[in-house]
Amino acid sequence: MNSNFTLAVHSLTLLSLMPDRMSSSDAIAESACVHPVRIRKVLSLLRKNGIITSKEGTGGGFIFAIDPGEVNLWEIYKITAEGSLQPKCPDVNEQCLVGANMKNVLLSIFSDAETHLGEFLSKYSIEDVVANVKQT
Amino acid sequence: MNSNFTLAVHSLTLLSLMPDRMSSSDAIAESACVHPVRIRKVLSLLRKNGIITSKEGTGGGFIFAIDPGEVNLWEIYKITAEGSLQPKCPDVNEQCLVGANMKNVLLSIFSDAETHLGEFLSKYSIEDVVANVKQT
DNA sequence: AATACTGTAACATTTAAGATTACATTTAGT
DNA sequence: ACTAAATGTAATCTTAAATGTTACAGTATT
Repeated sequence: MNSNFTLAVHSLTLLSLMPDRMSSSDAIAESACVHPVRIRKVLSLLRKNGIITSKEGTGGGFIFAIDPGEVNLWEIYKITAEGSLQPKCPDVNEQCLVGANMKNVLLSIFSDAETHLGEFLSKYSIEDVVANVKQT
Repeated sequence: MNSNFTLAVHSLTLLSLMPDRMSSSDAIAESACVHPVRIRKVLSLLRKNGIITSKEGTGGGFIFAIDPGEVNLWEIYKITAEGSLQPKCPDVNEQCLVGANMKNVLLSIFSDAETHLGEFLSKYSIEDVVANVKQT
């Protein structure tokens, strides 16, 4: 899985610790040690999905649009990393019985597996993550 | 996930269709459309884990060491792709409460998730995959 | 001895991820 | 109205990971 998921969770965790003011991509980027543009890209996805809002201009930034307890890790996974459980199936020799069908068989199995993963990740909200981070 | 898992399953499926003679890396590579050296590398892992045996020299190649009904997808996943569910956690600013603990929190959650994935993938043997491939 | 394989290391190439630059746009403050 | 501080996004560059290729030593079969 690429790091967009981690970046999204990291950013949301920071935002939930700053519930009453906007955080800039620069500030978030500094905590996550990545380029601010990447933060803006990832948070742009979250914004389009209604999880956060953003404001341009002086004093602008990002802030939660809903209760952090209402957002779970599965939603974030779907937005930032869907399909990354799926194994890569390179092109194969279609002449061959195995080649011709392997992709479909694995796709079907891992599609089910991702559904299970979803049930598991749905149990963790951003609030839970915040609690865990604080507790350590 | 990289394609080693898919290549391993592909190869084992071919081998289970050829239970009474050895298959060469060249033959498998042709079906999977990859370089024979890659097949040898992946199958080398399976050999070290006792799933197949190999023989060098004329007439050599690869063959199942055990019953294809005894090998499940989780074992193959562990050998070829373990940890690939884990989201990437780039280095972070340790000065920051969130940065310092995010990695551990996510690691713990996804470690559990991988256990669940294991239970799911354990239900599918290579024999099941072969049956599915044939059926299509 | 010749041929056909595996095993593995070294190197080259390609692809994907991520960083950086650039700039248009928006907003707030003076 | 002007300036400064922010997002939005496209384009490009760089780096890292995946994959392909070559090379060759070792082994078994004929």
